[in-house]
Amino acid sequence: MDTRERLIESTRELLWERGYVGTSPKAIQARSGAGQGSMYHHFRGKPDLALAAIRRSADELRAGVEAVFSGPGTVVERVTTYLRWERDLLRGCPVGRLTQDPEVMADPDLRRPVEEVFAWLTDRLAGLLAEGRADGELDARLDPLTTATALVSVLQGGYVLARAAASPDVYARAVDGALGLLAPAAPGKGNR
Amino acid sequence: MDTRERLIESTRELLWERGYVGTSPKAIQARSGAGQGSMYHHFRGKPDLALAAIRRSADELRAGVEAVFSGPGTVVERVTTYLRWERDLLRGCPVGRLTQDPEVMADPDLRRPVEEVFAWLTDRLAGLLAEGRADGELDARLDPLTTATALVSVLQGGYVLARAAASPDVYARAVDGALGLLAPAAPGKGNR
DNA sequence: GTCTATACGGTGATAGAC
DNA sequence: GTCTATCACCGTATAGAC
Repeated sequence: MDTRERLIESTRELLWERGYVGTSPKAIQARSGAGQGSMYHHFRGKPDLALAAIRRSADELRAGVEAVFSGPGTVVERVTTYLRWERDLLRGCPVGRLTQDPEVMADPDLRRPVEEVFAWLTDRLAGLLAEGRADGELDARLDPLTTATALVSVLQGGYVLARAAASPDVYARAVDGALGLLAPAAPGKGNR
Repeated sequence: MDTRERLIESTRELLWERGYVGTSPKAIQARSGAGQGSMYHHFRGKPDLALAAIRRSADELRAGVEAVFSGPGTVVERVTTYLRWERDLLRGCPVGRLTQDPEVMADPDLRRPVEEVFAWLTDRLAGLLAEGRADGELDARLDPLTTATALVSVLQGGYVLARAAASPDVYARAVDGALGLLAPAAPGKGNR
């Protein structure tokens, strides 16, 4: 991995752990093993480097979700896989985390990838739910868009509660509760 | 409002807007109108002042929720009021926000009020849902604890999505989706 | 209680040598 | 491409006068 790459990956980790406001160029240099001069050679400054890191995290999130949503299984199965698939629960969501950062939200360039990926995700999930509804798999009374928004929120909020409790179990409970609401009648569908 | 009080209130606002990592003593002094010496007279330092601010925010959250949950109305009505009651959507939750702050989570003293209030909230809501289930108002298959965890998550995650989209409507959609899942058959219950 | 002075390390860069 | 030097300001205090 070359220096530029190490800088981006180190920045991604630090943004995840500490946010933009809590991440200094010095910390990035220390973690990546790059010197001061190297960092400013490859990037114009902290915002420029953060933009590269944020874009990559957003792209990765999108690709991971798309792989699950376009995979095999019924709609409920795919949604279940998506909700249960998240790892690193106590570290939170690398993209959702950025919404709490005042400087990311204040900078249109840094903000855009965050905004776009959540808009895409909600829409993509709504499409999946609409499919399930058309198939008769889901209750016809469910509105795809609002239900999708609620499910993505459960995921993001589950991270918050898991961190508050310092326990991944809380995330699992949030997801179980959501799946119980989504498919109350589903017997033995892995709905623990 | 005396100086000590203004220091606490200013710190609460700044923790809300910028988190602990993003809030400097200097910014607190500027917002509160207190001088350097004043701040260190009333508090031992930034962590001490932050602790007072966090405790107060947690207490306020608890009191507000309790007022709604112990108020009049059916269980679904009270849950609906709670979920729709949140204001300042784009500012996020003053307590939930702190779960994203590495230094708050790393300090047991600062962390405790956050942990406790979410544990209390989830439990309190689970009790309310159990009541609704016993009354026959809610589906008997709903598990109170996991459902309560999911609902609190929708709220916290709704803030995240609303901030990502810079639009309170997204929060409203998340809540509508959750309420649609909770009481799918409820006709004309304000379930827009 | 509040003020000013002082301190030491960190932040976010720029300049120029190698 | 990477290194070291330098910089002006900020972060988080402590000390002591008023």
